[in-house]
Amino acid sequence: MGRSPCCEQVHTNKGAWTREEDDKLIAHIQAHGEGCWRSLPKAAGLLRCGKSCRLRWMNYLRPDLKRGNFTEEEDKLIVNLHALLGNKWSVIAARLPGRTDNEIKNYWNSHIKRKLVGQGLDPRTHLPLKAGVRQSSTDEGGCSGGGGDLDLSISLRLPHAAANWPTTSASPEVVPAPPAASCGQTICFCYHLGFRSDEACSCRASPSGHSHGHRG
DNA sequence: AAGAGAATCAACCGCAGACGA
DNA sequence: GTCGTCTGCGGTTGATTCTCT
Repeated sequence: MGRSPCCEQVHTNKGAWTREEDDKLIAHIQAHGEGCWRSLPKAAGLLRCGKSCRLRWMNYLRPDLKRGNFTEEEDKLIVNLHALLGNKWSVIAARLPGRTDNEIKNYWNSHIKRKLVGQGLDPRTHLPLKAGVRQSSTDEGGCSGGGGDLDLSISLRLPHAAANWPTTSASPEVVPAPPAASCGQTICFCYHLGFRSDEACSCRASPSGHSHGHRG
């Protein structure tokens, strides 16, 4: 109940996709658009569940996917976004054109996580491992979601934060913050990123609401 | 050259929220 | 307001590839 029955069907294929299946899926989506994933497999002549089709399209077949190695800028961006958002891979992916949540998630787990650990940082909190896991009370109200004094903790409290922020082609939507985009003296990173809901923002510095005004 | 272990990545699973009847 | 369905997300797994001994 409540769960999609599509994946429970016994006559659906599982495992790696074949070239033929890919071609069918691409052809169908090019002809009809993404539309309803549940009905897509049948319409496209695929013995797959809609979920599987969607995943394949989103993570592998989409024409706008970048693929290839992550750049240094993307790497920094992921670290910064993760410091702010945690494991919100889809939100992070939305800020990295051509990258998928799955790709970023894998990259995080295989590369960045290890790199942070190698630097003596907790990949979950982005705090130094040996410095204790408790973050200061001042940080809890901040926008970074636990930055401490780390360089990679968004660095939004400094006037020159925008200068530190990777504003490369890999993140075209990241724009310098307007003056109003601040929580007191602390610049809310969410505003930079264009988040519309409070969900993505851990900023609690402004009880009367987000002074930076989430758009939407 | 072969085997073992590590690393990488595609795909699956289950859950939660959104949406419509 | 409730229930059922669908979509999307995050965590996890397993197969494949790479690297080291």
